[in-house]
Amino acid sequence: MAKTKREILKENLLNAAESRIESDGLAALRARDVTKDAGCALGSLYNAYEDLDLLILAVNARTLGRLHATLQEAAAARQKPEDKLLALAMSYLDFAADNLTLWAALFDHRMPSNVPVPQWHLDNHTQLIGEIIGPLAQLYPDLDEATLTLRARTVFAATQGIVRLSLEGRFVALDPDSVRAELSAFLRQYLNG
Amino acid sequence: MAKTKREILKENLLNAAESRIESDGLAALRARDVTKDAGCALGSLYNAYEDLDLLILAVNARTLGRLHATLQEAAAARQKPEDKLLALAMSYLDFAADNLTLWAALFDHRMPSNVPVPQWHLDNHTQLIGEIIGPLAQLYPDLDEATLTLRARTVFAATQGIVRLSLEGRFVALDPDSVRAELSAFLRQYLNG
DNA sequence: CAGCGATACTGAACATTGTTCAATAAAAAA
DNA sequence: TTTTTTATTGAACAATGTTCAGTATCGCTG
Repeated sequence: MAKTKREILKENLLNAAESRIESDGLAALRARDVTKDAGCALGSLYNAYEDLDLLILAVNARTLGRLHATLQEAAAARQKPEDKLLALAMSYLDFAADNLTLWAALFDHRMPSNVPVPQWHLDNHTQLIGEIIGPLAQLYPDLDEATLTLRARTVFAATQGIVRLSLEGRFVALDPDSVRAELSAFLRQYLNG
Repeated sequence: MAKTKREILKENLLNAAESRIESDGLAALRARDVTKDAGCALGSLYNAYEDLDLLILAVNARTLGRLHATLQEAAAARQKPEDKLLALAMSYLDFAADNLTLWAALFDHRMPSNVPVPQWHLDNHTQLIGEIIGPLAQLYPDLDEATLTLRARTVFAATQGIVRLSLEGRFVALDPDSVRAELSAFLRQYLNG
């Protein structure tokens, strides 16, 4: 299973971009920096990937993959659906805190207008929401699948909002323990209602 | 109370920028477009405002002001704290839907790294959270002020997450009625817990 | 292995930005 | 009116994503 040179180039660029985003954030990513790090010419980026946006999406796909695996582990380690949901939220928070810039890139990145997000990237997100549907279905056996999907997205969105406002640190800085406590208490109260 | 020429110029630029963001979104805002619309030279923008970011912050401040007034009205029209909180969330959703691009600009805009957000802009956000603290304090009289502030931010963040994921329409498009129903049901269940 | 067509790579050049600043115009002061 | 101060202008600059004609490399065929 030898890799073609093109595949090696794509991987080098992907690693370089990931590394740059990790250390300096998405906003500081430059085509010239990435190609220099990857040891190729500026123009080669456009040989390997359609453009810089698609390279960023590739980084995001990798991040989403790691996140998904982390969440699956967390949920699998619990039995009761409430515990699964809480574990999902907590490990989501931990992942975001431990991978701050890469996680932020997932949501900060915008496609140029009128360019749609590729389907495979949408599917990545659907898989993530899927992790919530399982425990939610156990908790609310009467809900049909469409409602469950909607509900899972809502719960995810609320969690995401809490994690994001905290870690973004744009308006206020917040110590990690408080965030954990708030998120945990918030979800418990919701699941209790 | 005659306005100085400088004040008139600032207002023209502010109106032009607001209008551009409203119709095309923050990402499409260009210094050259704004100055052309405002009827001044490119360089004059940097006479009136420190740079483009500060002009955007001025637009955001205006949007936050309108949002704040809308929320105050909504809360004032209810008696019971639960009703106030629900009304706040619903009118927040409505405002976001009715002012999509201007509302999105509030959260999409980023200061260049290492440049702090001005204090007056932080205060604007604090005022917004303040609207939630009142009803929340009625609902949970035992909580001290620090906890209430934290709690208010958490509730705001959750609401914001739900509204944002829905209206962003990045991963899935969602009809407005479903969003309203989801947000309302979500908060009711939380307040019930 | 030689030759040749296809493919990949290169980096200089281009277009689009935000920002600056020397020159000019306008206003204020003398 | 003359002089000084202030405001405005838009050409020039630097940074950046993207393109593409030229060059090198690769892969196949005889």
